[in-house]
Amino acid sequence: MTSPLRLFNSLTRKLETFTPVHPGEARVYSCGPTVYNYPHIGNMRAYVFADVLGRTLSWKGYKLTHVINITDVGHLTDDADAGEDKLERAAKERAQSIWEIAEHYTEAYWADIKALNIRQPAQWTIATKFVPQMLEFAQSIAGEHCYELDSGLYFDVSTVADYGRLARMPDGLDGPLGGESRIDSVDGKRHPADFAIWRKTPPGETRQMEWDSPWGRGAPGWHLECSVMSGEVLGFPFDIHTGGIDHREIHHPNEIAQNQAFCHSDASGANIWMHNNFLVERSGKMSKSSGEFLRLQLLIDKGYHPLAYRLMCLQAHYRSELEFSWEGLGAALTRLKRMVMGLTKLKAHQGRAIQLSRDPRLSHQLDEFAAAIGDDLNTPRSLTHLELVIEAKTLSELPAWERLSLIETMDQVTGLNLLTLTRADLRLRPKAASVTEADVEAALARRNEARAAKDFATSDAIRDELAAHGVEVMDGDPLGWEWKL
RNA sequence: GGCCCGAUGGCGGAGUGGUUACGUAGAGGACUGCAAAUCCUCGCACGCCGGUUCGAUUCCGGCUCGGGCCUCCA
Repeated sequence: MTSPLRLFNSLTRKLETFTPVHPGEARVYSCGPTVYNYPHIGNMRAYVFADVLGRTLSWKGYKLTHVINITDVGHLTDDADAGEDKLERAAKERAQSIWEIAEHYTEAYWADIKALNIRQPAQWTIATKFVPQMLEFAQSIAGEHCYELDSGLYFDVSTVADYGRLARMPDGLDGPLGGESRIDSVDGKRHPADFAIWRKTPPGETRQMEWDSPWGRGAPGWHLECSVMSGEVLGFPFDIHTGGIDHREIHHPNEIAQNQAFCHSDASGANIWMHNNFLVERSGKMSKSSGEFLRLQLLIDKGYHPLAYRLMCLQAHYRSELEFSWEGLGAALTRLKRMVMGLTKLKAHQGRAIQLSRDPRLSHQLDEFAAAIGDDLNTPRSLTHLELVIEAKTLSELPAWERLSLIETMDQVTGLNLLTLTRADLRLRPKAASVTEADVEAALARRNEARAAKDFATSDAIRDELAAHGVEVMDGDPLGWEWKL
């Protein structure tokens, strides 16, 4: 664990050795969900990634302060920086208050976080609880960096150095964003890239979520939230800011511009900006608006353990796109199952921990594991070493407890819960299943009687019947049977 | 229109200037009344065309194809 931690910084597009702002500490801010709908599994990849980052920092011995925000102030639904916001619309459609909507989806998100064994951050920052701080922040930059229009207060991106450098906007304001954009612009904006700091409620309208401000009643612009919450809780500059790769182009450049204005500095506010790539599906981009969208509960309802999804994420590097398919998820579940079975065998021979010497072959696997993780969180590579410790024949003579303790150490990073997970835990009843576990056990008991009597016609008939209900009989397996997925 | 990224075996996915992970699927074997599960063993790939090089999947250029972003999005 002495190997260095190198992370890819989107700002420089290079690998950089992690050097904390405050010695011995790591302060991380992760852009969280907008809670106007259920998160889909693509969304959750970002938090699995942030979790692995956090676990790695803890593992390396840094005192971690991780913050994830909950955006419960709606974002906009249309092109311009005006119009209805998503939360308001969802509330209208479901005839509930906007606060109820936000609470419901926040709870759903937290349930997914828990199911994926994502550690609780030091703080969940709820956007609506930071409105006074947002107003303070906005006032402090308004004079020098903003201008007011009928629709709100806007940030003038030409007032800060190197606007858009995170996104690699080619020529700054003279580039496409400055000239030939497809996007309809709000009338009066000085530059197309200018963005709202405060959105005024249109005259004659009333919204469920609105606050008084020096620029009239309204709501904060969504870029403002993250600048305020990250700075407020972690202090500028903090170490790492994470988010989905889509944020690299607009949201984070805007956040950086605000941070620069607020700090009277050209620095971005965070030393390292990290972006995870998308989970993609062949049929197109995962969308919250197209049909039955893939959320974690759907995987669970189909009988896949949520940690199989976590393993699927870990099998790819966070900066690579990951292709989602049910086959791929099934492959991850099988892999997880075999790991757990291997560990069950080790536990059976665990014995007592006698001494703390570590065999060089095990140390080597740990070094390789740490090197992979230290190499910009290369989880796919790290998994191969974790697996070797579980099942390599060359290590079979080593004491089981020693191997188990090493797995425990490694799993602090991977977070697969390998030491407590059992084979039976991984057998989830699909929602569509037409029989219960008790039914299955009863049928198996009858079948075993028939087998004992060598009445194979009857025993095979029972097996066929179970197969028709999606149950696979496995005589040579301690678990006895499994749901077919 | 602009910017960016990718192309590895059936699928997923690492990595490397020369011996190319790993998972899963598949094949063979063990086990089994049979099957499944499990275990053992084994195939199978680096988009196309040039260039650099003793040697390129890996570096450079071009091409083709695919994707992302430019509007809310992880």
